[in-house]
Amino acid sequence: MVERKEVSKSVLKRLPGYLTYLKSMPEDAPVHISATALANALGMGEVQVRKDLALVSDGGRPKIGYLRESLIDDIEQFLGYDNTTDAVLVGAGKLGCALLGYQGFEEYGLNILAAFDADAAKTGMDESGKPVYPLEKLPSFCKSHKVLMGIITVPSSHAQEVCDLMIANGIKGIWNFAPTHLEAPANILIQTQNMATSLAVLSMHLQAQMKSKD
Amino acid sequence: MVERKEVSKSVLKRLPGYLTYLKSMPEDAPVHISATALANALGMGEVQVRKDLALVSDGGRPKIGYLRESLIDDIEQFLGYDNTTDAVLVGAGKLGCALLGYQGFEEYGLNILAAFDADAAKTGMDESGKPVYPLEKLPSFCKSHKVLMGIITVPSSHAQEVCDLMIANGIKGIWNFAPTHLEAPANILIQTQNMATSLAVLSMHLQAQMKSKD
DNA sequence: TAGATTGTTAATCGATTAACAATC
DNA sequence: TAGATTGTTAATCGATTAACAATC
Repeated sequence: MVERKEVSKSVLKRLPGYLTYLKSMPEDAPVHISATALANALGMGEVQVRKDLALVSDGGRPKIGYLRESLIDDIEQFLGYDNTTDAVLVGAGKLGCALLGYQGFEEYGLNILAAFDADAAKTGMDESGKPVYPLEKLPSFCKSHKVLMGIITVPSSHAQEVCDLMIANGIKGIWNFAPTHLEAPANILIQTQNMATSLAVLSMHLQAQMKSKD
Repeated sequence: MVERKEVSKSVLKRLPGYLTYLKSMPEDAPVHISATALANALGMGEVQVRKDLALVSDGGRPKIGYLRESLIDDIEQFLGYDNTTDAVLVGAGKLGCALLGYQGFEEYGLNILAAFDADAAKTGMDESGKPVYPLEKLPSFCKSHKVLMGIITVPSSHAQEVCDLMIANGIKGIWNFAPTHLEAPANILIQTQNMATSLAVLSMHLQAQMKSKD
């Protein structure tokens, strides 16, 4: 681990990619890995990877590279995956339940404590074993569990009010799955998981492909 | 609409945001909207918005702005939302089914024709009314329907083989929900919907928040 | 030592922002 | 005309890439 520096968003977005690759390597792979090797494996520039790694770890040794295990630890620590973040989820629809039941989040240090829904019919135990409470319970729950992160999986038409409710109850970061822009004070981070964005990039590529085929 | 220019990925990623905001405006709002107004509403720089809009539309008029309806049309046409893209989905688990049943994709010109799963038990009709076929049927289906886009919602351990299978059957763009790096030829676009990336950004924010509170 | 790899310093590139002229 | 807004041209900024010195 290295002294924490100011790190750009673009670097931050590349780190999880390194991590998943490193973790996916077989047990019997060499214990060391170089920035060069990692770059080649992921189809990236080697200088960029080297610089990114230098930012989160000082375990790199000339001619040898990084000890894989330590590198994984350093990235995880840097990303805060080592200490879990508790979150609440609002909107126990299909997507909400899918997220609620997804085991993989643990790995990222995310722990969804409970879901909330305005529809009383959805209340009770989720199939994954997590509780679904009526929305009215959200304020007391957030406060007593000191929850800092909220996940929004309600329809766009209700996203803003849920967002406001979360903020009013102490939440500082919101992961928004509703395809809409949310208004919030500057100190609150809204991260909209924009499916539309990915789709836009894909659509453009396919259009270009088809055009080049003509 | 305007003559299509080469457009950067960053612009492309902002366009859907404008679109959703414009569409969310009430019926009785003024028929014209200026880049300035749009920028303010979304908390962005007005010059940036103006430049982005100029890229996709030439309907802007000094002192007046853009006709909202036309602007929506122009952005949609630019993003290819006006002609639908057919897609297949592989992996009819929770997330796969959530996507399969999501109505909102229509709006983006995405039409998921069918899902495929290696597990015979999942085969049949999805609750949303879309068919789930055994994975063996994928090749013939892709070819007969000339599908160009594939969606991967299988576990990471099987993502690469599904990816290879899709490419072998003519798919040119892949929307990957498995948290793993996929290897593909340069002319194939892999768009990984990286939840980990969003989480990383959120975690960092929360860490910083907590530290500033000490 | 020689060579592979590291980290660093400088150059390039691209995107954003600022300044301005054009238009209704 | 005056003022708001547009589109464009130039300046700034930040991130990426290239070149190089340091290290084992």
